Amino acid sequence: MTGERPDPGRPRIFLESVIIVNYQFTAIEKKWQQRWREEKTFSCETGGSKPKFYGLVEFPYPSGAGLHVGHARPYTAMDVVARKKRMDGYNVLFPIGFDAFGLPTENYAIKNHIHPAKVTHDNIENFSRQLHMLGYSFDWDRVVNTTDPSYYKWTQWIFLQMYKHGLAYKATMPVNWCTSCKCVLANEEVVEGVCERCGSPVIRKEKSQWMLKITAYAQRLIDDLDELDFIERVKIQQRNWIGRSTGAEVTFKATTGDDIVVFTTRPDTLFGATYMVLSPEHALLKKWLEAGLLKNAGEVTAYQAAAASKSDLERTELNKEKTGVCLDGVKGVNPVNGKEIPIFISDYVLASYGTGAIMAVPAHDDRDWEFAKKFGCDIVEVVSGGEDVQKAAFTAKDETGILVNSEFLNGLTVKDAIPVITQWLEEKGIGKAKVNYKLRDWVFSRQRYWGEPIPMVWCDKCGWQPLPEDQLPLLLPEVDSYEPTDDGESPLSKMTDWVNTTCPCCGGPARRETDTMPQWAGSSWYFLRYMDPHNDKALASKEALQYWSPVDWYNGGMEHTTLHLLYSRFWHKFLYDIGVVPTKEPYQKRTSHGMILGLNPHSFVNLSEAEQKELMEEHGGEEGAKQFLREKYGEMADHPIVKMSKSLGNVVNPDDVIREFGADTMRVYTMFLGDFEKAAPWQTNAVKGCKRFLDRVWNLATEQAHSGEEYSPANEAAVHKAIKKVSEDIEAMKFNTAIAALMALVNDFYANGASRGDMKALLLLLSPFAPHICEELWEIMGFAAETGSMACQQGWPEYDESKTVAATVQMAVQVGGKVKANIVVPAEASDQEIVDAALAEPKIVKLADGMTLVKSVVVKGRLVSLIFKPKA
RNA sequence: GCCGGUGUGGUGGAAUUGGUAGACGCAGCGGACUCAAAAUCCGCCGGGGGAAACCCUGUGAGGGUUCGAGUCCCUCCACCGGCACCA
Repeated sequence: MTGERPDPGRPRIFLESVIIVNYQFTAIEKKWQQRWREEKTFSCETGGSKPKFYGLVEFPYPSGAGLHVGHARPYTAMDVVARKKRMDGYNVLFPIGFDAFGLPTENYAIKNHIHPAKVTHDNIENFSRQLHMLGYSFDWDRVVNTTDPSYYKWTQWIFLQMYKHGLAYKATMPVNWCTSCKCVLANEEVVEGVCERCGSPVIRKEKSQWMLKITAYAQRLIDDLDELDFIERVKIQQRNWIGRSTGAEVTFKATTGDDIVVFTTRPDTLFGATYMVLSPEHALLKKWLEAGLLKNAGEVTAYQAAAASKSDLERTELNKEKTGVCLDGVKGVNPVNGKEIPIFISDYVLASYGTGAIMAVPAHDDRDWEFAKKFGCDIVEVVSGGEDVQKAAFTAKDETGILVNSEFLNGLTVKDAIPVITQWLEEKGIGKAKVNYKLRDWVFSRQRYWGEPIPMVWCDKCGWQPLPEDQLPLLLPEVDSYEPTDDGESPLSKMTDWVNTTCPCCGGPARRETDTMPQWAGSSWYFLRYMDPHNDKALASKEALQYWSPVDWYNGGMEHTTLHLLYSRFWHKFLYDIGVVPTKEPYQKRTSHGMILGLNPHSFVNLSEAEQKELMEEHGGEEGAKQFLREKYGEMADHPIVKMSKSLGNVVNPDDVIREFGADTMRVYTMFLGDFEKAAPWQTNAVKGCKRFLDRVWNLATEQAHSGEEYSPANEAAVHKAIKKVSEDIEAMKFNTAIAALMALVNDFYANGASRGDMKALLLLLSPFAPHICEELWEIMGFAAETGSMACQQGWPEYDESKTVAATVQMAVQVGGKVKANIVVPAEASDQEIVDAALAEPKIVKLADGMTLVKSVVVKGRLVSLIFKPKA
């Protein structure tokens, strides 16, 4: 093999007398990408005798910035999995598409006066180019695009089914309003009081909105998690977000005769309820104010107004100091003891949770305690076992607390008292057991242009009417301006030709809904469309849904746990209920990748040695240099690893990496840079280590002679071990150690020489990670001609457990738990033989002088531990 | 405050789940090749002691269990992520 090579397209470069041997990755990668594309190597059919595997990655939002390394990590990982599954003999569906509706495109369109559809089209082109350049084995015949009318027809269809089943409804309520996007946001889209997307303040605004009743599925969304193979932190985060709590609803009477229903998780503390609190928005306040029952009406209305004007941010920021007003003229009555107690209004009670009213038990709730101290309310202990309740609330719910001052509950533990009091309340007809969730219904309309039109029509006579299904898709009309309006209406509202229509019910004049759907709509069911993307009769055929469901493995970002992942589980459950899809859950397995971070160029440790030296000289040592950087760049300078950002100039563009090192190197490095599940920094400096590795593979294959179709004796154990390691690591997403094992194998081959059989195994194991170079070498070494197919079409190599161990093994000998010597013994040696060999080792003989062996522990293949004691 | 996670060389990270800590890379140092550089190849590379064989020490801190602890238990510290007045 030395010297001659079959393909003249890969010349050696002669530079004076030195030979530079490098594989020409640009040409090779292009060649194979083209071939995979032309031969449709990775297209799959629905059905067949092979077992199916559906691997899914989150489809990208085609932004103008193009693909970034943050996409490459999960995509490469799932591509490795998909390629291996094919070699394992599965019929693999590994699709890609574009989640293309959304604000950034719309904003870009507004700024540059280009139609969002054009912007979307161009961005998708660019993304597709980049995805091809990385050699991903997507089925390009199944690409979906959420902005395509043939796609969003079905998004609208699902909405109509929800409407028909009472899960979509219009309601006027205070909603989150982003002051910059001029658009409402779902609760999930508000982060720390600001807009998740643009960071602008979010205020409350009364608006009529389409809502989806996700709360109807709250319990099932919790319960069904148990059967799924999701990583634990995803399950925990979803459970916390849904926020189930059990307790009781209790009806208190007001002195006006009105009922005030409160929700409590601690009905056992009812005897300690010494006051009540209503949220400032509570409906009874309006009634009492209008009836003139409140002597301090001015104070009450002023407080209500102040609470209403607060943004979410202010409300959370001000939560340290509690505020409130005591109602003058109306009191509540504690139903268990008939005592009259004061009623306050305070914004620490939320209108949107429970009943918007609470009974306050300051002795056993921190918030109530704090409020009671400030407003001088009574604090009555009803659970003993804590410290003095005048000094702090005692909130333990376990067995440490015993009920006191509570008549028939006295002497019970908290746990035992809850069912007793709940039953008592039910018998008296003043309360009942109740479950509450933090989850709210999903605010589903957006006052923007670039989204799916909501297929609803308003008729003054007939009310809201769904568009007949045969009129779908309801196309997004062309408009002159995509600018959102300041009055909070969608740009579509100005399109009178489009807005004015006839009522599907009575035929009279009617108006279309002008709000559009949120970005999360299209992504809530896209994985179903991949199963049958060109179907115009249904969102997908029954056969396709039956065959491919559920997604076997879905990898995506943690940031979608309480957004897309929860929404799509909800939609899927609904579709299951109406008989459209065959499974209760969309995804069997969910994993999550860590973020790719960047190095902070302003951090001392990331500077070159020369720069460090210079700074240390200028500023008097390391501490001085660090102090200087801190003053110049702020606290950030202390963090060597940070998020990639344009302002720091540490953003890595995949195009650049591919140009300089090739797609295979990019893929290998992306998988090698750290634990897949954890955040890890991109270190441009370290990329060349992976390039070197691939160069070594290339040189090994092309510069050395290989004979023998079997594994060579010197490498056999190493090859079997590597097959085992790489196979297991891919399944467990431990890609970094899989690559480390392949590097070690190549090092072995360099040391021992490699047979053709050895090389064949190496190329197959490496091919999911570095598919282009492996295909090329597969061809060069003649394997393609022998098998008549590509490396990616071969069976995955198998290993023999018994051959993963060498004939002899080295074992450590410990005395008193410390390693004192090493012995080499046959792999199948018995425990006794191992102990004998250890005792025969000269160093151990020396240590054992004058001692008796009292105990020995043998760990096969690892070590033998000996415990001696002095001879008596 | 609550929930989850992490802490290992100069650096990214390994460690068969209780079994020889630092695999595999990057950086660095030394050598070979070269007029030279790059590339490549070989070697060294936690700290301390020793001429060496070796010895001591070492996984955020402190205790414990064990023949044996990065891994398990208790206490504490630091950082990251999520939720946050949810009654």
